Amino acid sequence: MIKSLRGMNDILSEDYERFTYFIDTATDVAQKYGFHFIETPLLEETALFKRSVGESSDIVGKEMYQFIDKGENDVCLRPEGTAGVVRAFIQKKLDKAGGIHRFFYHGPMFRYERPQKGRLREFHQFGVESFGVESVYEDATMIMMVSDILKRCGIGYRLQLNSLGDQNCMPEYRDNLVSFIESVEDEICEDCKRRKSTNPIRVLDCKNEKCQSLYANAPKLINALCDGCQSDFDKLKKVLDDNNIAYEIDRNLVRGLDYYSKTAFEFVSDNIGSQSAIAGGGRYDRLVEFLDGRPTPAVGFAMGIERLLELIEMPQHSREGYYLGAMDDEAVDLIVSLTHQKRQSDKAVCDFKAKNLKNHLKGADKINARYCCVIGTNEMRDGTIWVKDLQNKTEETIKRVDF
RNA sequence: GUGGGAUUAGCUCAGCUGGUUAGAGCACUGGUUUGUGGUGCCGGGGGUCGCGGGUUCGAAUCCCGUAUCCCACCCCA
Repeated sequence: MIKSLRGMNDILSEDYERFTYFIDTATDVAQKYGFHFIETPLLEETALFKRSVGESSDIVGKEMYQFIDKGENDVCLRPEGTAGVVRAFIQKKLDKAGGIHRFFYHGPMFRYERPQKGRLREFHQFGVESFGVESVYEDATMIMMVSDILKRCGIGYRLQLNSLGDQNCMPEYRDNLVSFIESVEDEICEDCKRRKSTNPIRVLDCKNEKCQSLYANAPKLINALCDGCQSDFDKLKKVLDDNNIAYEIDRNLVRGLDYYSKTAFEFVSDNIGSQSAIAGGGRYDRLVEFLDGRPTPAVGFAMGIERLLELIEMPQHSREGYYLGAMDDEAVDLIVSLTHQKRQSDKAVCDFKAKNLKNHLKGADKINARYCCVIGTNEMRDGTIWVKDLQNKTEETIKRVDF
């Protein structure tokens, strides 16, 4: 038997219902916020991700499905959504057009990782990107949108918030931190030694106790933010407070993608295991410029759909549509025709085998139909059809021409 | 990528220290004194015990390899 590739799933039945319910709900919320749908290719030039997500990140460094295509192009399956949207934004010259452009998207992403619950090699994200708005109100709006989507789906969460600083304060802080790490390098764990060069801020949330005690005296980002970053961060907190969105400050929250600056946030769930991040995002004011566009402030987020699936509270669906069945073989043709006719306006399913009434009622109940409609010898003779409303438990025999 | 656990019917699992035709519940399907369901009763189909080797008279059971899933790390959505 040929099986799907490792870490790649089929989505069907109940999962598919949940999946589409989430997309529909999130789409509705995004549209209420004034965002427009954008679809970008699954396959992009590898350089796009190297330049945006960053070569030092794990995503680009070791998780990309990368290959040379028949035209000798170095391409890869997209590992995340932002880079493609930014590329499209620039390619369509919207950076030069100016103004505000707000997009949402959803689709598959690919990362060559070791699979685990909530971590697939092909997974799906719903994401949003906003271009041209510098105001921190837009950052707050992103968070409100995630909050609204999760609320509509009945999903509880914790929101973690941080500011990563901008090009005025982050490089200096980073340098200070690296020199601090070098001063204690002999005593820290192997992971931290590696992090020093890949993502130095990560050392601060190392789980090793010895490392933690050494880092007690490390420079703190909270003290290093420049005035602009600090006041934006304070403003963001106030807006969230005003709108009753609870958050916790996590000074160690670092996004693994290189393009983020200033606001960084992550929504986590305590109910889905160790892969607990259900949404993450932040501001990336420099990315458009990095990809050869005119400097444009931007902010966005992405949600991991598979991780949300089991958390979604689905609305109860009530009985719907018609079930038709015959009690005599002679009535089957009639049932098929009536079903075809009924389908022009309603959901209708029929059974091709003649059965007794009890079995038809069972069949109608099994597919959660609202009406069970049966033709037996009496109805055949009289030109009628027996119809029972399975919800109200009422029944009547009506003329077939009125059915 | 590192370490650990699991893998038996469509699903959830039982099967003790190797011993005759591998079980249960649910699901599916047929019937139910021949017109009333979701909640009765009786029956039926369905498993080369993940795959490949090995040990043994004999392996679902022990050993090795391999694949996949799960857990932790890592990372992230």
